[in-house]
Amino acid sequence: MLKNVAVAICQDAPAFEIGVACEVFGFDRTAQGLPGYDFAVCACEPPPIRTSSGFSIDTPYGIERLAEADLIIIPGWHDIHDRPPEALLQALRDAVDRGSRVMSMCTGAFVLAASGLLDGRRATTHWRDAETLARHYPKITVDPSVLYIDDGAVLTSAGTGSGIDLCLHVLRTEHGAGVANAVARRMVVPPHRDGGQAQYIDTPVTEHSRGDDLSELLAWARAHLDQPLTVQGLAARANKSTRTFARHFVAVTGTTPHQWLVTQRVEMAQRLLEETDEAVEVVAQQSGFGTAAMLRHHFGQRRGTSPQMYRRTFRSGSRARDRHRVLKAG
DNA sequence: CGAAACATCCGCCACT
DNA sequence: GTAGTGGCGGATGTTT
Repeated sequence: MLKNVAVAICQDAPAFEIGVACEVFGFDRTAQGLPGYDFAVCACEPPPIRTSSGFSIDTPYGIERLAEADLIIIPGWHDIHDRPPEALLQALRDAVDRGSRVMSMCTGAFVLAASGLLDGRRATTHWRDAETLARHYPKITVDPSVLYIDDGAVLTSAGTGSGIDLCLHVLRTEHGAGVANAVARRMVVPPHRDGGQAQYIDTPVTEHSRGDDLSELLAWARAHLDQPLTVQGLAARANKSTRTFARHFVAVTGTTPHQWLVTQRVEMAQRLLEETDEAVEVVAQQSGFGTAAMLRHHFGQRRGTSPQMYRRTFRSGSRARDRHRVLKAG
């Protein structure tokens, strides 16, 4: 259970990435029934810590505070050729040894890499630095094409913005989509981008912006997920050939039509598992997978558990949270 | 589980 | 010449 979150910073720390961590984990939303964390920004060099934007951060927490954390966040690293302090690397290894998790945003992956924690794992970083990471650390399987990678104890994310996605992903795995979406709503960011989504989106336009025909089509498709939908059918609806439709689709959303559909269906199934007591078979029907076997396959692939197991752990987690809420209220 | 049938995706390229 | 379109074929992934 995630309770204690620490952000490890050194000189020339990136302001925005620190801000993302503060906003997601350091902002008290317990009044809204959302989980709260013991949160600290920890100076791993003598404070004040200068940010890359010129202002300084003074924090009462030092590197020793990392020993308490269930999750340590590395918000970036000022110079990818500069080796981080050994004490920080050791603190990260200790964290993973005691069953805690560590995550990086952007170039923070180089800190995790230097600690050896990424050896033999899959990882990502900003596309600009991916090649350098792969060259310096050949034991890491670097995937520069995704927003973030969850490798269990070690999580990495790409550029600045994907750090938000990874933080929300952590909330999602920890407390379910309901909590992650509620936090996303409060931050006014899109609810969820799947880790596998491309870093590069040619048209910097989100799904919901403008009244272009695609956003309308996506809304329609989302409303009809329980029915069998084909890429051809969607293309026909948009009055385009499959080829042109698919091309536009990728340019706007960053995913292919079919992948997008599966993502939507998994998210719908997840909601149904959280919010209803319908049998897995029924959930599969309603989310458009047709059969339970199909749902298990895609759910497992994208969430790393079975639907049944997900519901069980989510339920027990939210019951614990409800109890917590009652105690706080009383 | 694996094999066979089927759909999707993507580079290539001719065409408007 | 530039920009967008869409058919084709085979690699890849999905469904049965």
